[in-house]
Amino acid sequence: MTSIKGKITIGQRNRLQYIILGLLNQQPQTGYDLAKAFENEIGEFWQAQHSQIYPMLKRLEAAGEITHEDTVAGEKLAKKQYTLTPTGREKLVAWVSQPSPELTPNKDEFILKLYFIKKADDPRIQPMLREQYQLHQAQLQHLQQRRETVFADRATIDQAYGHYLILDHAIERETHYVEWLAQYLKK
Amino acid sequence: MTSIKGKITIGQRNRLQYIILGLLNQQPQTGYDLAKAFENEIGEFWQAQHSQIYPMLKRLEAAGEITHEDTVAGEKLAKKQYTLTPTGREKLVAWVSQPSPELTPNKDEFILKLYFIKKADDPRIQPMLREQYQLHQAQLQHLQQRRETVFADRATIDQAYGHYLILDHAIERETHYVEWLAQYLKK
DNA sequence: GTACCCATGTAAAGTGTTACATGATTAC
DNA sequence: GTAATCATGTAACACTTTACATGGGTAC
Repeated sequence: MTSIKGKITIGQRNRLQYIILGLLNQQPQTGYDLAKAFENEIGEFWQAQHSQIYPMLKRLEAAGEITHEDTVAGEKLAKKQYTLTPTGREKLVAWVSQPSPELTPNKDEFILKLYFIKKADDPRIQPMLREQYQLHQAQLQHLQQRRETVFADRATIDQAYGHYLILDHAIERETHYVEWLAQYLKK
Repeated sequence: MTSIKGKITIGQRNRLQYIILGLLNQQPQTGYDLAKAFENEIGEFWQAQHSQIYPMLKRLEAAGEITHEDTVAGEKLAKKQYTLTPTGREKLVAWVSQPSPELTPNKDEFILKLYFIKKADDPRIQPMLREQYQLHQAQLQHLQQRRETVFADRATIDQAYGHYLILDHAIERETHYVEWLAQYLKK
């Protein structure tokens, strides 16, 4: 499965910073909030732990791309609410406007295991397919339910069109993954 | 897009070693050959550079899971042909037989950029979709051509069933990705 | 003879995960 | 009161990429 010109590459280009800028552009947030967003909103397409987020926030602030405001919740729980600066917003816009001419390898351990099984009648194949079927079926249902709740009001689609698109994309992807698995499960 | 139980994880489990064992199980090879395989055979699902492969081969050999034989091509070009030991084969089988109960986040920079565009009529959307359409269309054609050449003889399917499956999977994935893009390109 | 591929390796730097650490708030 | 969640941070380690480095073989 050669890439077109051997140019599949990820990492080493600090995409995390842009994603954080993008999330902060949607609304000022704390590092904790960002960590949640990486679990809930965009976990299908990128992940980052808080241990990666907090240092990055400091870097971005030192670079003048974001600022923070200290707030206190309740008696004395300290929070840092981060906001984009004009510089940060410029950088975000520049990133979004740049072409993305690279295919990303989708690391998939299950698929690789399949690759190493040679014979079509190997008894390990069916249980493996079943396991993945359950996994992806559950994920698909989860995503569908999410779309129903987040976009219950059709009017929100136009206000968060990108969000709608990527949720739709994720649902399509899982749908066809499940279909593909089902196709080979029958046999 | 929450994962089912916040359990999407990759890395830190040294999958590379298993993939190398799997590749060597198919046939004894050099590190150079392995690097090519990561570009051509399984590049859709995993990647590794030679700078990662050579040290890993040493580790695997030190662990007694592979051995090498020095050969010379031509006058004096040194090659190391690596082979699985019984221990290595056991470890490979154990890995393949283990469940793979985790969803992998498919990092996709383009999709993330979309996420940060809020309005459906943003003029950046259409050119972005067009760019991705061309990219994935080309990749799809490449994969289809690959299937035609590798599995021209239908009999090879049963001898390399896993290979057939993952190529089929990659083709399905690209097909639906292209369809998804086309759907939103029309509008 | 030169460009391109074969072949192997190391070094440096960046990215990402897991573990360590601490403390406040809320719901039961 | 206690468990779960909110909130922030650092340290150690593992993984990955890019760059540095060297030399042989083949086709033109």
